[in-house]
Amino acid sequence: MANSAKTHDVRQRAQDKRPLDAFDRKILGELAQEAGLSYAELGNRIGLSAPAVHERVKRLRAAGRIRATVAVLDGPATGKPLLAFIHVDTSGWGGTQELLAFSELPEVEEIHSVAGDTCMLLKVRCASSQALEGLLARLYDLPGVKATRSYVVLSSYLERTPQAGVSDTLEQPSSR
Amino acid sequence: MANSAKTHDVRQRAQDKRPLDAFDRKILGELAQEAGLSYAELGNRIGLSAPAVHERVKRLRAAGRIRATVAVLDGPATGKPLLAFIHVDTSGWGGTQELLAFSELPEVEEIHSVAGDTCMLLKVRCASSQALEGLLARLYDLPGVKATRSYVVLSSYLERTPQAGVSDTLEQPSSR
DNA sequence: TGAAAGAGCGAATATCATTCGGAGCAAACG
DNA sequence: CGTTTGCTCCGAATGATATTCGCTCTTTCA
Repeated sequence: MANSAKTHDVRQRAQDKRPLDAFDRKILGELAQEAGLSYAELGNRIGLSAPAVHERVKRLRAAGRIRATVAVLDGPATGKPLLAFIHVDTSGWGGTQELLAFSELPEVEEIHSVAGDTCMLLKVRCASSQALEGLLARLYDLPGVKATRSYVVLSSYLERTPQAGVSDTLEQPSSR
Repeated sequence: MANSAKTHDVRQRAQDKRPLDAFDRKILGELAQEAGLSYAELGNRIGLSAPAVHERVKRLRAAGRIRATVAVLDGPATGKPLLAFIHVDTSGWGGTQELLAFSELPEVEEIHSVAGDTCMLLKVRCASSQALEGLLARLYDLPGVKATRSYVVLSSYLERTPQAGVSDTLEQPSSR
């Protein structure tokens, strides 16, 4: 009963759908900060009724704009006080795919391939410097891994998930 | 009526409290993956009753082990398809504190000070390469910013919040 | 050995999510 | 220019779930 539109069923995919109106942005902004708000509360923060908000949230979910709602754990308080970024240089293209196996480790939070003077970039959080050393050792076990550079985080001033807002002033040519 | 323990009120701070038993780890593991589970469901996944789980979650929250529960937004689907890491080199110590003002920008997701061949490390997500350029321009406006190196993410293979688990095998000396 | 604190459970209650029917509104259509 | 269609909102009703309460069991410490 949901997909009642039989006008061709063009399958409007997440990206090319409606471009997010002001209400949606406000909803995303609030939920990115604090999911677990009641729909009623969320409703009168942005000026809508509870069912309306519920409908929109359900849509945002289905469209993939909200990927998940998760509990954000504290690294130190859960036994992993050491945060680090690791740049991995590989010779040729080998080793790139083998790196994905590291997704299994709970210490590894991010794996990106990047453009720049390095190939892959990892974000890891581990229990101790010994654990970090062990992780690096495993990295060098991979074929094709030529070098790594580690950036150990001394202090995190800001750490959050993607935000809803967009600064339009950044698109301006230049203010100087 | 909550803080009824008047035995010195030693203020057991988040870190030095009880060291997380197996139930707590399982709870954190599930919630880091999917908050918004019902306590009943969460309960029989880990083998506890709903009120017991509720009690524990409340405690984990209060202890700061769960920092927040948030909706994870999709970058591209919310208008910011370009992810990048920026290394910032500053001359002297200046510019380090001024960088914190960038927390205001919704494009900036992380700001760390790191040990290594650079000073500060930013994770940013923006709408376009023009927006990234504008952001870099603002960085160079800061006094003391000497150089930046940007690593534009081509593909993200893994991106998640801190996980509950700890690999004990990493602490071993070396398997080779 | 006994008292006290802590943590679990089942049942009861309060809160909230979710559904339903109807109304307002805009764009497409005759 | 009027009508139709589709969309999204709202208020009320329903069902599910969070939260509380009283009790029991186990452990700890005197």
